[in-house]
Amino acid sequence: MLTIGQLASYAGVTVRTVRHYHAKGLLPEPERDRSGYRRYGAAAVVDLVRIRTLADAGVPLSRVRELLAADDEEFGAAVEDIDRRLLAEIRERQAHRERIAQLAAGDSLALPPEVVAYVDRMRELGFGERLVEIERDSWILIAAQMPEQVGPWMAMKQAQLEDESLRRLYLDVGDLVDCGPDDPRLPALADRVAAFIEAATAAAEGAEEEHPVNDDLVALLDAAFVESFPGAVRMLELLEQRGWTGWTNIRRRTPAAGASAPPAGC
Amino acid sequence: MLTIGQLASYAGVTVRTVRHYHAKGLLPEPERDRSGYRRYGAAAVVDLVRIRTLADAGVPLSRVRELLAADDEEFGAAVEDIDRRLLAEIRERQAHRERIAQLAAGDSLALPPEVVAYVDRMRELGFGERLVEIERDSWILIAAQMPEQVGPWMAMKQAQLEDESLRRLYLDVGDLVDCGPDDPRLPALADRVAAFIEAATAAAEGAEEEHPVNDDLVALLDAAFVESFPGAVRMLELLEQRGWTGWTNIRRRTPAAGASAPPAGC
DNA sequence: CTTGACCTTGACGTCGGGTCAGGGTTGCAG
DNA sequence: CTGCAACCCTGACCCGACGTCAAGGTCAAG
Repeated sequence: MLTIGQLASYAGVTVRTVRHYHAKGLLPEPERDRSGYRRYGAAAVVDLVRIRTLADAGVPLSRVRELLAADDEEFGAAVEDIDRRLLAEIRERQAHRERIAQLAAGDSLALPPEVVAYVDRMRELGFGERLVEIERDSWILIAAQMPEQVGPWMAMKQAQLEDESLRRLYLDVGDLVDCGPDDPRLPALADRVAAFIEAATAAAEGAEEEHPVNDDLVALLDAAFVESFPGAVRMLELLEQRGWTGWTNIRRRTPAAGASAPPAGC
Repeated sequence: MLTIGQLASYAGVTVRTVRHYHAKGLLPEPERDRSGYRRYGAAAVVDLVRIRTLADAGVPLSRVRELLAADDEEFGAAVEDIDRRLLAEIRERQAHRERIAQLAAGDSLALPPEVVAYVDRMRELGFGERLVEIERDSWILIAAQMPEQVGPWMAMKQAQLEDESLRRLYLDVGDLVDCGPDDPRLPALADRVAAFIEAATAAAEGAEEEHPVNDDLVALLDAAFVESFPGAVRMLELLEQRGWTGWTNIRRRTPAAGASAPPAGC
């Protein structure tokens, strides 16, 4: 007669595993000797090896019992089922590998390549690191919410970056990072932003909404803007005085205005 | 300001997940409003998306924190590490798929093809189903303990099965399944077994031990023999009287005997 | 007799959350 | 004003397949 340790060693498992199978009802509890030790016969080794054979093939223990008792047809169906699960798990891991390889290649995390190129270009053009990070975070939010919109929207932003006068405006807006709510530069900056939006709106006259942006996302991006720039609230007030409301998706303050401007910045 | 539900929805996760990340220290606990609700800013959405990006790439949560804070070099090393783990898990699943496909094809479980052929041949030759199952279980034990020995040993057994007189002996030994300890057929059967072993031992004179079988395995197989056949104990006694001891690896009873016989049966 | 290796039961930890239970809060409609 | 639904809170248990103590009893050898 075998002790639990001998049984386990014959089957190449741990003692704990054998007891686990007892608790799960996979392996019947054997007789005990007078001191309470479990005593097994050779048949238990066969049972245990059979269980391990299935378990080693990736069969969940909860299904092992049915498989041990199954006829050929049931067995085949169960095997097919388990194979599907294994295949799904493999594919999941493969997708994980691809994603993590992309992460290792990109700037920070989870950004599509266009965005990486964009923030790199910002650095080249002398935008401050803090500003670049804020911009990047905004694009993380956008990519999480509307990944399919990132491409076209990004193309527009990249073009704007290459426009010299617009770039100077952006660089100055970037100084909002440093300036408090009462900074004397703010009113003039608001004037320039308003003038640009005015022109952009006129140019887009009659055109359809280019980027149908979710209102929730716009609100979130505006909130991010306010959180990141100490002067942002003041800037929004100044724009409000000049007839504009919002930031990410800036619009005329009058409710009658139907046309909307393209997003101004993030 | 966002509630936990809004935050979760922006990041595409459940509320429970956000709280889980708080508990794990991955995401800082935000301020509470006067009724105890958590209130988040837009930055929390960015943090959460970053965490999910890593988690979705298969990074264990326990490593997410270090990766979020890692520089490029550390990040690359960690990614490599995680990729290795993913690859190992994929290979594990692939091995599982192969094994389970083999199981679906074979007789019962986990037997190498030679053994499947052997037990099929036994059925063809008229061995009783009970006996065949006992034989198969014995081979499960052998294959679990010494898989590399199964091939050569099996070849010998298959040859024995095709020897007419030997086959008759086997068939009669198989009747042990039915006969009790006092069955009148037993002494004559013991004589025949002893005669065969005598001849086999003489033929193998001077030859080296063909199959170096683990003593523990022999004991286990003998135990399985005794458990399966009610007349087995008596048979062993009768063989003992005739100068032989054991069954699986039967040997002369005298301790001086150096030569050993090939395994007689299972 | 001691020592160390074995056995017993019981309970907690792993990983990433899902799913109650039991109660308080908010916001909107009637 | 009052429902009511939808949200929020904490705390707790659940899954799988065991690993890992803890605290104590048993066995074989020196």
